[in-house]
Amino acid sequence: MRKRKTLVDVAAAAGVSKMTASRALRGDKDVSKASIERVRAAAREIGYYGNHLAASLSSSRAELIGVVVPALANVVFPEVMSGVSDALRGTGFQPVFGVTEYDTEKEYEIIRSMLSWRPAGLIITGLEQTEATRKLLSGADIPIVQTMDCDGEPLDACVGFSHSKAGYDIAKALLATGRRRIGYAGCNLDKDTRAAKRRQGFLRALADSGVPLAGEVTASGLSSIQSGRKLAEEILKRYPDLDCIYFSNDDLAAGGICYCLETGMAVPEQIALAGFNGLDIIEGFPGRIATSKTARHAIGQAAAGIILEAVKGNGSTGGQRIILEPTISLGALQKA
Amino acid sequence: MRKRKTLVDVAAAAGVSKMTASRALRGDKDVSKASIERVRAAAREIGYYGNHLAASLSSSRAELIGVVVPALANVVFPEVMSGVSDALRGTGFQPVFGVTEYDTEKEYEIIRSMLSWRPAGLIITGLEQTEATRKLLSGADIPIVQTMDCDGEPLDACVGFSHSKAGYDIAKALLATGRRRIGYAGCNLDKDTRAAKRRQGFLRALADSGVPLAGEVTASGLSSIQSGRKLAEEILKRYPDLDCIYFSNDDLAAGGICYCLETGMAVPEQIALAGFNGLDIIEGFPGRIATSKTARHAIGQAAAGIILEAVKGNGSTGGQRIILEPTISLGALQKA
DNA sequence: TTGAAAGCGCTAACAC
DNA sequence: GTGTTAGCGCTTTCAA
Repeated sequence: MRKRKTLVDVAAAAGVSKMTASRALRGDKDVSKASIERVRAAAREIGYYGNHLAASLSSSRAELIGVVVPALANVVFPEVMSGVSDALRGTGFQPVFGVTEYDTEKEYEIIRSMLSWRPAGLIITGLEQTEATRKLLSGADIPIVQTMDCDGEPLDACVGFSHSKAGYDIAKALLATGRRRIGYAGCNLDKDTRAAKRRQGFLRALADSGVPLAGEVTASGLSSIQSGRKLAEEILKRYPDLDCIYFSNDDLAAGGICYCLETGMAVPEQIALAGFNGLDIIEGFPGRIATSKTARHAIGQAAAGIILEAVKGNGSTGGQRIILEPTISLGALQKA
Repeated sequence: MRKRKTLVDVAAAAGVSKMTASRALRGDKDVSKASIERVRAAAREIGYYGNHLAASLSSSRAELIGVVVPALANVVFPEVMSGVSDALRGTGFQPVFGVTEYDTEKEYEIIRSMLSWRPAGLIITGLEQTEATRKLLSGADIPIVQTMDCDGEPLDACVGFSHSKAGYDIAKALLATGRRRIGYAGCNLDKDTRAAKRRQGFLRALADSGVPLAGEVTASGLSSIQSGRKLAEEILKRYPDLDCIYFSNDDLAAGGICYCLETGMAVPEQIALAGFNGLDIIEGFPGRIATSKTARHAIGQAAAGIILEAVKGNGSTGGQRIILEPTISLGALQKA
């Protein structure tokens, strides 16, 4: 096909200089109305759509924002991305994404690769990065927002909540309903540091209350409804007297309730189930599963907002920390 | 912070010219082993990580691949993205994403904005774009893959399957189990053209078999488990004699089964439910919901593969069409 | 095998 | 208000 249109083509078509065309297209002030109109018209006519590469190189700032998540299979992260995408809409910034698969080495490579696009900012998941990654990030000199977690020292800004506290709080809430034979079922705890933090908080609350953990099963690999079923089956076979199970998240809890209902157990009367996140799937079983509702979309929006603000301001996030605490939903558990 | 490292810094540190450094870093042949090692070492030492912006501008091809999806709230699309991300891992290409919210005007703007990053290729969802968008795309002169659908004329390459056929086939399968009082419940049919195509195929199969549609309810807005509950409630109140409901997707079907189980209906003995996609959530109710399992991850992988192939080859996808047909899973329905 | 020169398409900074 | 001059940091081309 014919050569791609450049600013020079627009300028020629509009009968002005390249520079005036550039200014008119970007909405710079100090351009006459007449020029603006002619340039815009010319651009539209010849089907010009700019070259961010050249613009970014020239102005040494790209309107690209990197978003790094551990996985896309867990709906939580697409929801964060969705929040980012919403906040970025209409700003001219474009999100670039990378998936680490909960692997810190991959995370390093992805971040490194993203940085070479000279993004305006980076949104990454969690507070735990390798030393090399932290060095890379702090040398990048762009706003960084760590999301989902605030149990630790952020590199720059962060938006999230304390998973440790979330685990602690739900344990206390479950204890307050009278449950005493409480088990724990979790997945991917070696890699998912946030799930591990919730577990820690959960166990601490039990200990604080003098209630021993009545049983525990864990598995490796990503959480899913199927793994939840399996873990529920396993824990209930090994510890049949449980009156409550805390799952590391809602996917597992959903699998758990399916198993329990199928085997004729009354949920939550006979066995209380609790998960984490407040996913849509929980609404399929209204009131039956306790959970901590997290604000994933809002976290994504807030993270993008911080970057936007920094970019438009002095380039610094000011080390902002936004805490969006989950809200506990006990549903029918509290009456039982 | 100190000025960012450039190729000149690396060259200086390695005692070679900028050009040799560039070649060494990119693994060009015709560079001496000695130079390669010195340059690599120098780069590592000073913490150099390149500038894709400059490289892309200079070589007029960016290692960026645009991925445009209608929504992130529907797990199907993150799964496609996940497939893309997997296929791109280690190739140096980075995915950029955009969300259209099923809005063709937004789609146009997003694609336009993406094109100005001069991506190596574009992966977009579906076959229905506005005339303006199609013009934009065909003028872009890069490989384009349309995903998820193949009912229509692709712009370039496409990876997907016929939704119309998928709807037709599941209807035939349900009819074969003996169901005759079949209802349809759907969401977002005005915007989700693929769901609408499935419905069309479904209705056509019923008509072909001389079985009238026994009832229909629809709603606007994105599908979710909650909307599935509501639709199930509505359709069963209006048409209590149904022996089967086909939902526009699995999210709705999952909401439907929750409603049915809660109200004490036997699934699938009393009422058969069918969805679409084969989501993980269906596994929570093993065998109880019929569905067509779609290969989202594989579709994403294949789409990215086509682009990669085209970029490494002559720049053309050759108008490839990859059909990944869904497989029907009837579970316990077939025995009922 | 290496290097020097010439851009890629745009914008910042300064004239006019 | 508009144009001119220099780059941004790399790669392509061509010469050595």
